[in-house]
Amino acid sequence: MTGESGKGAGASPARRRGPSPEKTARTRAAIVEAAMAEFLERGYSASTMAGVARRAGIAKGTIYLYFPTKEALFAGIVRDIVTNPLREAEEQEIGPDETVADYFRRTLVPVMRRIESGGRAAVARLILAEGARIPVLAEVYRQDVFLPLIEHIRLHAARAVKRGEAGGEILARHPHLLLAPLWVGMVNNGVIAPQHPVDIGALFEASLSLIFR
Amino acid sequence: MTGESGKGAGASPARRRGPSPEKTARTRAAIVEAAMAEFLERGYSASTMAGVARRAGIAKGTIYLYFPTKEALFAGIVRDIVTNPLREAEEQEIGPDETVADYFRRTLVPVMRRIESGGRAAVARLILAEGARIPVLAEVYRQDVFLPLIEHIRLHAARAVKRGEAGGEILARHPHLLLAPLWVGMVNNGVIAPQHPVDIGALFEASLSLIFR
Amino acid sequence: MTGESGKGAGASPARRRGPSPEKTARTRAAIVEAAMAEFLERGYSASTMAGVARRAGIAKGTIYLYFPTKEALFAGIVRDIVTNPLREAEEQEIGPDETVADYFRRTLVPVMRRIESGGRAAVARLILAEGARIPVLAEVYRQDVFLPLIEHIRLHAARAVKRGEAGGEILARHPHLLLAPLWVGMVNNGVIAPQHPVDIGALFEASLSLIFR
Amino acid sequence: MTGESGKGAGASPARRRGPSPEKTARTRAAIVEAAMAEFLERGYSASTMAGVARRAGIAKGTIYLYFPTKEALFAGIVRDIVTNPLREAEEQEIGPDETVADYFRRTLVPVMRRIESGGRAAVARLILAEGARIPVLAEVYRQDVFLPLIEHIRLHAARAVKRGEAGGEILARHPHLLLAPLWVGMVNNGVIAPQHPVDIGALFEASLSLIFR
DNA sequence: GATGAATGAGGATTCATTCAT
DNA sequence: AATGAATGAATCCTCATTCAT
Repeated sequence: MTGESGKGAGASPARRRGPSPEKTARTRAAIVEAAMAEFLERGYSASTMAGVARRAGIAKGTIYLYFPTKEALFAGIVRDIVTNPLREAEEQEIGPDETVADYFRRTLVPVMRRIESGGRAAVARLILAEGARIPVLAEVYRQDVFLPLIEHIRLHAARAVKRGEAGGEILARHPHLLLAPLWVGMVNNGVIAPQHPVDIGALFEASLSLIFR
Repeated sequence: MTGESGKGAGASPARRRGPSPEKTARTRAAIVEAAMAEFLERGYSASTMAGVARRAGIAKGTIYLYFPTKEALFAGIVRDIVTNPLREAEEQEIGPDETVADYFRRTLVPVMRRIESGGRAAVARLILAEGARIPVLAEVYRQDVFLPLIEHIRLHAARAVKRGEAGGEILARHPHLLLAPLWVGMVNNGVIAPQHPVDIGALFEASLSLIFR
Repeated sequence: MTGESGKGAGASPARRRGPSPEKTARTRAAIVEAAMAEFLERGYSASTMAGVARRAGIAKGTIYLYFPTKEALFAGIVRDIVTNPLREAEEQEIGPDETVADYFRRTLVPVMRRIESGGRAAVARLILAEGARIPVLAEVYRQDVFLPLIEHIRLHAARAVKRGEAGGEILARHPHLLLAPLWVGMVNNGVIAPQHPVDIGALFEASLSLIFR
Repeated sequence: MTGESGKGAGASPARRRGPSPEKTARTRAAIVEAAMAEFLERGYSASTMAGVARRAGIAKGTIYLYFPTKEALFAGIVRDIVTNPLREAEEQEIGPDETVADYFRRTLVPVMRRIESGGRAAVARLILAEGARIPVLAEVYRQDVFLPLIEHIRLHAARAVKRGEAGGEILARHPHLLLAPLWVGMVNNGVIAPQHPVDIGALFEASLSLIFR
């Protein structure tokens, strides 16, 4: 609930003194967006309030009208960043005759391929970096992204077992295996060896083939 | 050997005046240990040289006799923690009748099981966190750990192919796959969900079984 | 304009929020004055930003709002002190019937006589002292003071030659000769023998008489 | 009396424990030489005891066996540096039929031409730089170099007056004038415009010609 | 005498935060 | 609500000086 854009959508005809609510909302949005970019690009410590303000095109002091401290700004922003990019994939239904392998291939591969654009690796880095010190960060990520995804995998693994599809057993026991290629890929491409990126999609498909024979 | 003073590894028999070599070795060790703790606990940016000195029970300036900058200290620590354990595994020879799968099982599983003790996961977190902004970090890790390991895997994958062992092909094409369980595990256990740790060793064995049928 | 923030010389009619322009101008002036005193009194290296701030009655950080580095502050101060007084002399026109000797006597002697008040000699000392190590210093002095003055002298020497006034030739060949009394004087009075000051003005006039017979 | 090389030249047959006096003298000389180079090259503040030690090929601590503080080292060294380079010239007798102008031309011009080699400009800079803060510096220079030279000039100017040689009067009144070209030259060539050096010898000769018609 | 590791005060610079306008 | 000048604590790093060996 960080990005709420106003106090009731209805046209409140009672004009208020001072800036309009829309203006305020716009300012807030500018801060959020600027902070997002700043934190993703530089990490928490290396980001400066001045930098955020500059990016947002406002004065330093203004930020403090919306967020009491740098840490509060960070925590607020993170919630916005860490919306589950996989939710869409999770919400897709499996077809009646579709194997679990095919289902994962159909719904997850495209997401994996897109995972690196939009600074997803940067987000991962952010969470890994500050997660231990700013617990809310890891917390949000775990609750909104990680656990649901693991649960999703476990669920369909159970289905595969029930249907007698090969690979169900192992995935049911080790649902993390399905995510493994994603992390090696993000780590490799984002930090360790950006010069020699691996194809996360291909890695994922290879892994999928292995699991489901 | 990046950025350390490194007083010559050879035993120079030239009599030293002043403090004994043991003393300096002890000082150096104290710095390394203190820095390790500090960086692991707080991350790079939030750590201070003063804090390291305090922990080590020495003066601020003393650190600079051993490491020219904070960055060099960081890189030095990372190397110390991360490099050695894997090298040991890589140096083991494969037996004449041993399958590649067995070889990996024999040499790598123990390492994987030990990977989390001694703050290995924490170091990984550090590298991911700061690697993008402190290039020397990712550099050290890439050169000393990552690439050698990938090469090691590729080499034995080729051997598996030559011997007609199943799984060789896919591993030769995607050597990163073998490391994938390690990373999900470290990420999961170290940051995202330390309350629900996965068994990295088991994950790795499962993955190995999948790859080599 | 090297290294100063320079908030736009044009009168931007855009209403300012926050502190008034007068206030900032006053702050800036306080910094300049304090820095001047500090540098003249202690030299560059021995001066501290904290000392300047204390003298100016402001916080350390405030200085950095106006000058990005200690070096820039130094260069800025030097320019302020040194540049203007000679420009005034150079801008004066020579009269149609005025000999070059008279022109120099009329325009330069007063400047020479005033050269020691306002810490001019101290500045010269600063430039000589630090010029070799802080190149921007010598640079500023050379570009803003020295070369223009030499050029000015050369120009009028040429005029003297054309008019057949005695001394033109030698001055055209050695324009530095005209400045020589100034430097002996500053050096003698400022450092070597302040107890036995020489009269720079008199020295200059004597030199002028010699050159122009 | 800074460079004295031992305790009595006679062969004291009583062998002493520890290093020989010659060794000590050599160490001291090495320090002096190194410090000289260091101070001339970098100035006082920018010079470091470590740098001096490195240059001298000894340990930092050793310097303190010979000079109690950095300042003492500086002051000691300066005396060695500031030996009058003109003493030789001053000691030459004027010939019975030689004009004062010729005498100066004969004895001073060669010195002037040599004045820039051997870091003379650097010495001047050193004295100007620190003279105000370390009074002994200017003091030594004044007593050993400056005043004797001025006196020397004044003396011969008086002689020129007595003999009715032109220029005597003005030089008697303004002896500094004779040194003026030297200072402009050193200042110009050493700091302000090393790229456009003036020929100090030529400048001096021109000045001499002017003074003595 | 000689060494060089150790010390710690001190200095330039940054930046989150405040507050008068 | 918005501004941005001002603050000063905090940080990295340097270097004269000491002293155990």
